[in-house]
Amino acid sequence: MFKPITLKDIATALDLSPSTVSRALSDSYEINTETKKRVLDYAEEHNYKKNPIALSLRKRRSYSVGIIVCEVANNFFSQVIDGIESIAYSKGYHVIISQSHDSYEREVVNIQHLANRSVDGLLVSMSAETKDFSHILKLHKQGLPIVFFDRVISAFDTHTVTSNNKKGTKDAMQALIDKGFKRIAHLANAPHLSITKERLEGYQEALRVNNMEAKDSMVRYCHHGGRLQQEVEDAIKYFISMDEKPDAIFVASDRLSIGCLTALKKLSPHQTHPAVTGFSNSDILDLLQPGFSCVRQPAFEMGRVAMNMLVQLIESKYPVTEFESIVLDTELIKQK
Amino acid sequence: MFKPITLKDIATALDLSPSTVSRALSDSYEINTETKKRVLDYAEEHNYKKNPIALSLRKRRSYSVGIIVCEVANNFFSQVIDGIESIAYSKGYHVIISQSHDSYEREVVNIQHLANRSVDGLLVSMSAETKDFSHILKLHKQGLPIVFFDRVISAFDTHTVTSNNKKGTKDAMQALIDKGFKRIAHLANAPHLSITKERLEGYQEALRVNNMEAKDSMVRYCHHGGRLQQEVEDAIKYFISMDEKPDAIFVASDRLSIGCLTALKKLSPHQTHPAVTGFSNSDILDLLQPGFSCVRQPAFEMGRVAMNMLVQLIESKYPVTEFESIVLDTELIKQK
DNA sequence: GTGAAAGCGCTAACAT
DNA sequence: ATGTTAGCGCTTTCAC
Repeated sequence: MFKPITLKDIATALDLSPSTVSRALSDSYEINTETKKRVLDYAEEHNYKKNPIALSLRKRRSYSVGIIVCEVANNFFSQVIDGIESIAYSKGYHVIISQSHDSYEREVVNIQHLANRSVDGLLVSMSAETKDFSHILKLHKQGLPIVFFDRVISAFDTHTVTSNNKKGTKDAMQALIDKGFKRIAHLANAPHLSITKERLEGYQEALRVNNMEAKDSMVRYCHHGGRLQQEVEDAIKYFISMDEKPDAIFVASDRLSIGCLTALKKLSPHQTHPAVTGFSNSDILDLLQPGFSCVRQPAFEMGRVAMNMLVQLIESKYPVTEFESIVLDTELIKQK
Repeated sequence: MFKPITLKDIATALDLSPSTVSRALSDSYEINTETKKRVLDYAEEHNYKKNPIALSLRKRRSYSVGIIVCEVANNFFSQVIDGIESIAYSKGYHVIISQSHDSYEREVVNIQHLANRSVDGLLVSMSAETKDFSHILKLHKQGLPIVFFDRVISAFDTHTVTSNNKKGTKDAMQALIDKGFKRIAHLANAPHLSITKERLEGYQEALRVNNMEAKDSMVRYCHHGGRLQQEVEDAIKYFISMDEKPDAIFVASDRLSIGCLTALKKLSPHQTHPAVTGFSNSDILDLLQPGFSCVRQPAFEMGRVAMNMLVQLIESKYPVTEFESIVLDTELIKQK
C-alpha cells in the first residue's frame, strides 16, 4: 500500500535510462528538449515526486533543520518559528520542532534525537535549566551547523541573533519611572540565561541613570523560567511582604507575567497590586493590565534572520570561521 | 565534515561482514554471543547510531508522523502535541508539526509537503476554512494512515478522537443558567467545523431543557476561527447593540475568548460587560474573568489516544477496515 | 554462525 | 544526447 511511482518506473515506461530521466527532471542542459518534455509530462501526469529519503541518502543532506525551544505554546517562540518556517519553505528546507520545556534533560535528549535524524543544522534557544553545554559543543565540533537565537551561549563561536535586551529593558524601565513609579522590582528568569543577564543590566542601568538605587533585594530569579508556579509564587510572596513593597514589577518574560499575575491574585486577592509590566509578545497582557507599556521582541524577524544564517552555514562550500552576532531592536508598546 | 561512523566501518574495524554487524546490532539470535558483544561494545564506544535515512529507504518507512493543527501557540493544541510526542518518542517515532493558521491553502500545501516527506501517517485537525476535503481524501485513498482529532470530518472513515463537545457545552451552560443568567449568547467558530456543530447543539439543548428559547439571533459565527479580529469585533458589536443585550456569552474557543474580551474592552471600555465563558485550556481566562466556569478539554490525553491509534494503523499487517471514534469527557472548571 | 550479493530510489562520474 | 555503473547506509535473502 502507498507505493509511489519512482524514477525507474518513468525510465521503463518511456524506454529511457534512469540517468536520462534523472537529468531531465533536474532540467540538465545536456538533455534533448524533446526528451525532457516527454519525461516532464509523464512525471506531471503521474504525479511523480522525487523520494526525499533517497535524495537525502544520496546527497548526505536531509534538507531539514531542527529547532529547539523551551515551548511552542508561547507567543514569542511561536512567532520565531513562523519566521523560521517562512524562510525554510522558500529555500526548500523542512523544519522539525522540538521542545525542551526548559528541562536540561529533555534538551539533551531532543538535540541528540535531532542530530540522529540527520538534520542539516540546528536552531537553538537554550533551556533555562542548562548549565552544561557539552552535548551541543560536541555536535558543533563534529561540524554540525548551529545558530543560536534569543537565549545564546558563548561556549563556542557561531552565528547568533538576539534582541537588544538591555536597551529594551532600559526603555521600558524609563517609561515606568517617568510615570512616577519609585520602587520597581525585577522578576527575572533563570540566572544563567543570556537574556536574564542582559535584561538585569538594563534594569540596573535604568535605575542608575535616574539616581535610583539598584538593590539586589528587589530582584528575584525564577530558576525554572516560571515552569514551576511555586517559584513564581515564592518570589511574589517575598515582594509583597517586604517592608517597602515595590509599586511596580518589571517581569522578564510572558510566561513569568502570567505566573506573576496568577500569584498576585491568589496571594492578595483584594488589595491593589503593584503594576506589572515587562517583556511580552502576546496581546493578552494588555487585556490584563491596561495602561502599561511592554517590550515587544521582533520575533518573526528573529526567526527569519536565524534561518538565513543557518542556511548560509549549511550551504557554505568552505568551513565558516567568521561569525556574526546580529542584535535586533525591540519595540516599546505604550498604551494610552 | 560531520561524517558519522557507519555500520561498514564497524565491520572493517572488527574484521566482520556488514551483515554480521547488522544482525549483531539488531540482536539477532543467530549471532554468537561473543561476536555480538564485540560489535555492541565497539558501537557503544564509538557512539555509533544507525543512519535513520538509510533505514527509511530500506524499510520504506520513515518512522515519522506529521501533525497538522491550526496553530501551536494555542494551549489546547500545544497540549495535544505534548500528548502525541509522549507516545511518539516511546514508540520510536518522530513528529513533524505544521500549522495551517486556519487557512485552507496552507493546509493543502502543508499536507502535501508532509506526504512528500514520506511521513508514515498523519494526525489531522482540520482548518476552520476548509470545506473541500479532496486533498486529504486523495492521500487516504493512496493508503496513507490518517487519524483525525478534535476537528474531524466524515468525508471518509478512519479513527477519530474528539471531546464530548455537546455534553461539555451543556454542563457549562447549565452552570451559567444556575447562576441566574437569562440571555446567553453563543460566539461560535467556523460553521462547518465538527466542533462548532456539536457545541452549538449543546448550547441549544441546554436552553431547551431549561425552557429557555434558543434563538438564532443569539448565535454568531467566526468563519476564520477568530484569526481576523474584525469578525470577532463585528459579532460583539452585534451582541452589545441588541435590544435585549445578552448577559453572558458562551465562547467556543480560547482564541475567540481573547478576541471577544479584546473587542468588549475596545467597544465599550467603561461599561459592565456580559459574562464571558466557554471552552478553554488556558489558565489565562481565569485571570481575566474570575468567578466563571469554563470547559477544559483533555488535550494531552487526546494526543496520546490519537497517536496510539495512528501507530496501530501504521503497524497493522492488514489493511484496517474497522475504525474507532473515541470521545473523551471534558471537565467543567468551576471557580469559587 | 557468518558472508556475499542484491536492492531500497536516487545521482554522478565515466563512458559512448 | 544518452547509457552504464557504482554507491549513499542499511537489511535480508540465499548460500556455506
